[in-house]
Amino acid sequence: MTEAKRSKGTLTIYDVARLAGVSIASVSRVLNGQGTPRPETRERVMRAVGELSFVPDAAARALSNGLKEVVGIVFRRGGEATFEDEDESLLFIDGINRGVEVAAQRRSYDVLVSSVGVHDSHAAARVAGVAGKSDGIILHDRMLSAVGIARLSEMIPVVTLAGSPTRSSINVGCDNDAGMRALVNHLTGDHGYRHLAYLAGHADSPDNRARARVFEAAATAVGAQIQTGSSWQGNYSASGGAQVITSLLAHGGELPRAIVCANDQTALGVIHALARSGLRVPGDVAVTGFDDVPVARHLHPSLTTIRQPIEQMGATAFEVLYSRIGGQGGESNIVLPVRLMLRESCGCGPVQAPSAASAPGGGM
Amino acid sequence: MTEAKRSKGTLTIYDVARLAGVSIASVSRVLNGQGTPRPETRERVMRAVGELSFVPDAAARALSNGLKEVVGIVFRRGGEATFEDEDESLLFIDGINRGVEVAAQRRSYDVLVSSVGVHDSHAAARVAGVAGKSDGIILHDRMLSAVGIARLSEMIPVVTLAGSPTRSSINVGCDNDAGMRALVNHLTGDHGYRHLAYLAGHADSPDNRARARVFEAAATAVGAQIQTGSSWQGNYSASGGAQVITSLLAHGGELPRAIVCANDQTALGVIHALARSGLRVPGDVAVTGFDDVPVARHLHPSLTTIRQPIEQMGATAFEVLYSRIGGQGGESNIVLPVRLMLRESCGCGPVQAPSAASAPGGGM
DNA sequence: CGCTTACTGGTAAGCGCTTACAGGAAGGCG
DNA sequence: CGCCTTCCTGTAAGCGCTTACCAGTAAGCG
Repeated sequence: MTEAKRSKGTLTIYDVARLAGVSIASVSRVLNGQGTPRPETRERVMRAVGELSFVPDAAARALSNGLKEVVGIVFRRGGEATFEDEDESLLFIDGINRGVEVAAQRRSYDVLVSSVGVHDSHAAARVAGVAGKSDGIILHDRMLSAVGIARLSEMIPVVTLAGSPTRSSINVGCDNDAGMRALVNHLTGDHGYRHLAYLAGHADSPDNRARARVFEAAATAVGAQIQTGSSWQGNYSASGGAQVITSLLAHGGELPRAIVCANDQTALGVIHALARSGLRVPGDVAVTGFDDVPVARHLHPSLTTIRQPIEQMGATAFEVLYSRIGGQGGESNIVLPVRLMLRESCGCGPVQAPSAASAPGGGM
Repeated sequence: MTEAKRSKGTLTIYDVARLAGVSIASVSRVLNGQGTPRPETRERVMRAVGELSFVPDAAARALSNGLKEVVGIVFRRGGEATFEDEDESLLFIDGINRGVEVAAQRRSYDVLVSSVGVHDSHAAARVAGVAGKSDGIILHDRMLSAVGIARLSEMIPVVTLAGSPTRSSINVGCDNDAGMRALVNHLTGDHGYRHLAYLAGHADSPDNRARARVFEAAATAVGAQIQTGSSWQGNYSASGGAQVITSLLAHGGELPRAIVCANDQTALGVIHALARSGLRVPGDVAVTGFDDVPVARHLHPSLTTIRQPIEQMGATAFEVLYSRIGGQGGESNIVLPVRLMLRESCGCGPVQAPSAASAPGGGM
């Protein structure tokens, strides 16, 4: 280890100072825009820096001023092997991460990304490792238990996504209530469906719980029948959704007129399973999703869903984390607005998608 | 800044040592598994660490032993606005990044991710910033000029993806030659197409140049006619591919029997543009891609393409970087094998895709 | 022309951790 | 029973950078 460092001719601020003929303090000041160096001093330092292509060591800087300018972000990935099945959930997560990253750049922060295998029990250790390397940390859904989050957030600012705020951590989520309510009202009101079901996501996901709750409330409020119970338990994945439908059909159950899925990926599996059984969507059964991942509009039929402002959620997560790192308080539960995207799978006529839908990129 | 640190009751190794009643050296040794501490000592330290939920500061550690255990990875993202059109290229990049990340985890490294806007002229500065925070850096295609890479790699180990190695940097790429050769042979041999064109990617991309070169060589070797020239210049994007076709048709040019695209995304645009003009694929024109991004198999028609081992490229990039960080030399140009994926768009009958193609996740 | 004021630049003290080195305790052997 | 190993632990010296504090110099003023 040590030899690795030595072998590189580690360039330090001393080298720059010597070459420029000034003290290390001056070099540091020029580099950080502190104080008011004489123009000539600044000039000489800059030249020396350029000549050596000196890049200050971030570790030393961090140690010295207590700021790493790094935020960590941790999420769960599916099993190693199932890349195909992961497409969608990754898109969602990567979209958020991109939002974080872009926002971070504006503050000259960088993003340390770490994932945890779906069955990896070392989640807490991994999170701790990332925490040690960052000034603050963003946790995707279902990364840590509430107490785990609470403990962590005593050491370092924490923002959760699609979770719930604790006393010391902040949460950023989307307006599940409004979205689900609008969706159910559309299905029951505009289409007149009287018989619905909610195909759930992970039982321990706060997003899922919120959606389930509002679904029930909204549907019963207008007197629609709903199917519930463990046979409608999915897991946010396409295969989970397909499995529910398959087993339901196998047991001769009667399907509702509309199936509201916990997320787009589930809807994808459901549509696939229905097609395999010769059922038409939306003719026989209407299906809806949640998230509006990019492919949703390219499916056949195109998917009616709730659009979450994916990148903006990431950007917001970073911003609240940033101000928390800066020592400021603020709102601890941030809810971003969603938008009902009406497409074909609910029974609406062919597409009035937003303008961008005709872009070449959509040509599948 | 300083107050931010102070405000948190920054927990140090001294606190742990005091609570455990040992010296900081012992704490450090226990935490890093150095030396042979007495079982009782280890025990007390561990208990203290647990009680305080102490997490050592990575910056201090890095400064002290010259190892940050972080690798940087930098890529270009498209403009802020065009999220839709980006899907595919992001999938490709994110796939590689995921590979890097998973491999990194096995060595308890983390990954610092940074993107640069497509027209951002501060690319070099951004890369330098990341470099200061990492032990080594991975650059995606077209991030830095050859001299930029050369200069950077004197300061820190560098691995490029789909580029070309310099004296001091390593490159990881895929076997463009074998892939393109197999593809052209299939089109000319198995299908008997005599008239082909290559729709290029970015002119300055080494991958693109390699593919173009082999395409020409392989096609002329079997006596096929090829169309070339600036009218076949795309830019790796769907819209770029669509534009080429549109303008070609507008100028009344005659299309070749088969169009070999520089990547899948381009092929996607091409298929779309052809469809808009009432031309059938593969009936009138065969179209092929390169990369095998996940959606390729879900297009209509499904896309014949060359599969790159996406995640494995990322993992390999990390591994070579890692051993370089450890001071070891090694191969400087690593070429990973590719595989020809025959699907419908080249004229092959409906799908003999690999087994996984029937998984529910594929149900679009 | 001497003194105050205003700056600029240098010196040195850490930031939290690792590790070389040395001191001390315990065990083995003559 | 004393001396030499052998282990374990503690002390202290940095790692490269920031910054408080102070000294030195130039400019401003009476």
